[in-house]
Amino acid sequence: MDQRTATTRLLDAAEELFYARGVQAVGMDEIRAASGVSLKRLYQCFPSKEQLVVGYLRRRDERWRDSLARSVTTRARGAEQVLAVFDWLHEWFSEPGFHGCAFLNSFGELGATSPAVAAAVRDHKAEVQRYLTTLLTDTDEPRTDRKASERKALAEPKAAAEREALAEQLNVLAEGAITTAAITGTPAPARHARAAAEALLAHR
Amino acid sequence: MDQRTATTRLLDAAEELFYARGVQAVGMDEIRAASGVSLKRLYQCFPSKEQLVVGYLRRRDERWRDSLARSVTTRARGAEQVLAVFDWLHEWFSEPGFHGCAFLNSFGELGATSPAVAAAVRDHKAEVQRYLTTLLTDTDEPRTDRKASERKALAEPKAAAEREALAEQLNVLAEGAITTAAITGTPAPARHARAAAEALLAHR
DNA sequence: TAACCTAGAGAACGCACGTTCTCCACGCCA
DNA sequence: TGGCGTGGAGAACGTGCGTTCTCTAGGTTA
Repeated sequence: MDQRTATTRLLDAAEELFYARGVQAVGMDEIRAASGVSLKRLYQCFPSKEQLVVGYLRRRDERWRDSLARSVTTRARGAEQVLAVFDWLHEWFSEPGFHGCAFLNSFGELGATSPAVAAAVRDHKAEVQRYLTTLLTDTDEPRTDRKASERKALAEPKAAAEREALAEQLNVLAEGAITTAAITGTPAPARHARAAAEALLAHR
Repeated sequence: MDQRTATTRLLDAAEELFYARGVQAVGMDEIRAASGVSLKRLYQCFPSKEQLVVGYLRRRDERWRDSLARSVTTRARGAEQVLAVFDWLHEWFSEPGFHGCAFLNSFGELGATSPAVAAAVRDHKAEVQRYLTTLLTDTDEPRTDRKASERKALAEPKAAAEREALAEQLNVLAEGAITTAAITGTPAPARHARAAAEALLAHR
């Protein structure tokens, strides 16, 4: 088996096991068994468990945000897109294997001891925040491309600051919905967060 | 040293160490050293590490909610009380030793493997939710005692349901503020959540 | 005073797990 | 065909840690 497919299989196994049961509860030997990759190759691809965890988080970040963005753009236009984020969250919470935010879980497990993991989590959350800001910008300028939006934002610093503030509030709502759903085990927090977002958008 | 003071010292040491560095990163021997309690006595008070963790969470729950309630009632009256929750959060986030929500951290570490820990976390979150609902009820009926409020709530099921929905939204905001503050390391999410809460209260 | 119970200190045990090492089989090149 | 390098399987190693055991000292009671 070559290095490329080994890496893919390892990340697949890592994602499935780490997300379902937690990082510390899964040993490297179990990753090996689930992936079908030899231990020697495993340590060639990822010289330590920490690096495997970081790899798992980085790839999950890409896929997670891809899935969100795809769902939002195909499902809604304009101001509705922000609300579509919470609809997507509700679907995610309703999936059988939902176990909360992989990044928060990993942060709770390793954030205090592993700076690399903490950085991966921070990066993910920053990207989500950026995405929400983008959605609001596109909402305000539905007919312009990204470049034009940024020019406009520069020209109107006050509006940009307000968008940024709103994006922060939406981010807090999304974050809270994820953790509350994880702990209570129900998808309802997505609905509550959506209702709150709706109110914030309506009355800003 | 008698059992009572031993238990207190153990919980003190456990809270300090577990909260600062995580449960898994702290060994029982370190708890023993920090508390000055012998290992034998430790296992008399808490027959397993899991039970020590649960004890730590239960006592922290009491203290945390006491501190919140005390701050809210001394600082504000009526509708302002809900916003005072977020002011208290901001102060908490600004403390030097802030490391996020002890319950979420423990849930991320042990929730998947320890039902007892998961239950303690769920109980804490449910209590907070209840507290927020209480605040909203007292807000609407500032001059009546609890019993009267409940009678009123029964008589007006629609209003009670709306209060409950609002409480859920506030809960999501608080939860999101805590996790975002923990990951970004800044107290700003408390301000964002407060602004959102203000908007929700104003336009309901 | 002598037997006995308790408590503390710390060694010891067992296990899990991250990481490395050893051995062997298989394919490639002279 | 015969050496040789690569890769896989799994044993082995070291360590950390939850838990238990042992030994000793001191206090209490008959």
